Amino acid sequence: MKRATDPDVQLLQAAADPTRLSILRQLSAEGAVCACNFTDCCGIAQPTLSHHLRVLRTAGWVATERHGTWIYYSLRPEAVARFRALAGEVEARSARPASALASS
Amino acid sequence: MKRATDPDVQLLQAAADPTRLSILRQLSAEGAVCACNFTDCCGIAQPTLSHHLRVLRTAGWVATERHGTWIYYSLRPEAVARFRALAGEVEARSARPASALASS
DNA sequence: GGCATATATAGAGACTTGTCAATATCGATT
DNA sequence: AATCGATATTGACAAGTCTCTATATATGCC
Repeated sequence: MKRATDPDVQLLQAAADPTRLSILRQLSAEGAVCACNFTDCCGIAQPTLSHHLRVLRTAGWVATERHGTWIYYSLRPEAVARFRALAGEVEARSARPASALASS
Repeated sequence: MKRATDPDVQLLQAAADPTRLSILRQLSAEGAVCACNFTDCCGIAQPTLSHHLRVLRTAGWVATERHGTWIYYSLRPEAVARFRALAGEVEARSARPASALASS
């Protein structure tokens, strides 16, 4: 898949993986989560988890805060808002029924 | 990237490409679009466009309607609603400030 | 500094994906 | 049936992505 420059696409690409969506959902549910506590997506090796977290960081989905050896991840509100706006954008203008076809 | 079974992930994966997001945006703006009229994403070969359209079909984003030799594509409302719900889900539960950290 | 724990990075392998040229299929017209 | 235009499919290629083992880096404690 091509690396995108559009921030919207970057957000989507980062979320478009089962493991990473699971991470996002856990963050949404719990607020801030220590890297050691990502359990919903477990069954993967630590480096794999670390890699996924990096993808999310790079795309701007998450912010990190280190407490000693522990690193806490949380959702960046700007990213969430952007994602929300994107979905709204696709929805808002697609309110037209597909039967608008008939007039063409 | 791993092939996902979760419908949410499938929607995201299909949208997570610059060309395909452009297509979705055009469909959102115009309702139903003939395959021959996808212009926002042009600069790509016809087979590439066709491939992208297939990805969107397979993921459930679009419905098709043939009129003679022409095929019209439109957004499936169910997909749009699902996408919207997904964004709402991530947002709704992430309303907590990251400063909730302090209590841990 | 040595040691332990947490987590990131490097490298390799298997698999997936975007791209295009060539070709096949579909529907309409003659 | 032949021909044409629209569009899907096939096949090959290059690049990207997920996964894991091994290792490096960061922090804290003694």
